[in-house]
Amino acid sequence: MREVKHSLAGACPPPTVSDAIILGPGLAIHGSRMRFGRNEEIFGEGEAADHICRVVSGAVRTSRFSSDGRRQILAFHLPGDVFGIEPGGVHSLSAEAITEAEISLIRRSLVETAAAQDARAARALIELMSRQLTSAREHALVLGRKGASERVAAFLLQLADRFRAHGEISLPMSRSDIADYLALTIETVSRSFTQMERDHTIELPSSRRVVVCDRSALELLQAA
Amino acid sequence: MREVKHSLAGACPPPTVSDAIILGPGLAIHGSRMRFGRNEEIFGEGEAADHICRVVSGAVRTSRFSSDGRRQILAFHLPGDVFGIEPGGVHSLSAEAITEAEISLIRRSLVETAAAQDARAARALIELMSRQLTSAREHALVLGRKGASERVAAFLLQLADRFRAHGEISLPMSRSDIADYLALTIETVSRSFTQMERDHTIELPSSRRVVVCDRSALELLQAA
DNA sequence: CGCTCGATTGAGCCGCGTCAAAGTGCGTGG
DNA sequence: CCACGCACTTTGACGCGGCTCAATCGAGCG
Repeated sequence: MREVKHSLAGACPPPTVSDAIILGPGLAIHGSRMRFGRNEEIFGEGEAADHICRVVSGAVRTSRFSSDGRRQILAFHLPGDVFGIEPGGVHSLSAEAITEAEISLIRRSLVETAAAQDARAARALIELMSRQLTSAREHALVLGRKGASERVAAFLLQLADRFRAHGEISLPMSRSDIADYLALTIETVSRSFTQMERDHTIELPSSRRVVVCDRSALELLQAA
Repeated sequence: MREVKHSLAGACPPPTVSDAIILGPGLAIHGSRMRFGRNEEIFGEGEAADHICRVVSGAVRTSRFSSDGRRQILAFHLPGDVFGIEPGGVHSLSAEAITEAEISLIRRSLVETAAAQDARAARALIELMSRQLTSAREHALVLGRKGASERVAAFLLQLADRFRAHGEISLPMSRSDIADYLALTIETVSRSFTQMERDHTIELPSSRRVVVCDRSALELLQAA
């Protein structure tokens, strides 16, 4: 729909989004690139949010903990995705690297002055948040209204679209991450995978690699 | 935190938010006020979103339908709340009046030009969306990580805070609305209410009126 | 080769959904 | 004013899907 969208939403991991640019057509803000190791925290709930983050390579999860300590993963972020926008200045969720990851960190103050001075930058920010809002709502719909295998199917379809991978998807996240994203247990996720494999809907060359054999079956399953 | 916030987030229904103003400190956009009857559709999924809406009086629900036809209510909107912001121009959810409601409709184009010309307006929009994003995430956490009675407790606390009603809350929505918001059945919602009444946590003078007797018990229950 | 961590598989249980039947409040018309 | 009807709510009995607990399997790595 718009130049920004391509570089932010649809992204293909293997040829890593190599640039550290964030907003608008003419207008680019460079951030400082940082590396994070597996499971390393990028920021935590309650911390000051003076940076906005963009995935350059690798994968990131953002999560919150319920009062009884259970983790809910709210989103996975792949190369090109932006996360950690907090106009209030305090992070309301935490972010960790799932795999070794390169993150470009842009000072919030820079983004804010850019948004204040350039209408296109403000517009880009608004669209970014709008997209996050849409996927948060979709997520709520999945958690509220779908059964276990439907959730897993929805997850796989979503991932297949984001990696524009023909055929094989290599999952950056563990079963535990998937379970905490879909609000299931690892056992249930595992059983759903196995069942789909039995039905020849997917193949599992290894636990982290998924081949979608029958996309329409997945779509049917997702609807349920 | 900011003048806008007070008029948009915390609102007290009885003295209805009588104004049709929307953004910023100096900057106000007037909308045309419209009345909607019980269960009347304000806008539907897929329709063109050329207006942004603000509740003047009454209550509104926004919802989406899962592919198998089950409804998920994403949010309730009370006087002062803004809903229906869609930068993409198409509504990704539908909105209906829960009770007789007055809604002020502001042309999207006006808001967009305001946001393009005035940085404060853009900022206000961004904060509005940020707040919606935060509550969508909170909702996902509740749906993903809480049991039935914990969900109901969370719902009651949330509502008690939004109506700054001392003691009694009068629910604008039916059990069916509550169930579709919390992703439960009406039976389970009803049972949770009854159980809380037995525990002297709440009282139910009528099915639409709730008195919170023991707030800390609710908070404890919510955490679970 | 063996250790460790993640994934899979199985058995049993429990919370919530489903189905069914009263019960309650409110508006309408006699 | 009361009788009736309808929509909503409550309550009960029962079944099932997904969680829990536990054992086994498999892959990466020292």
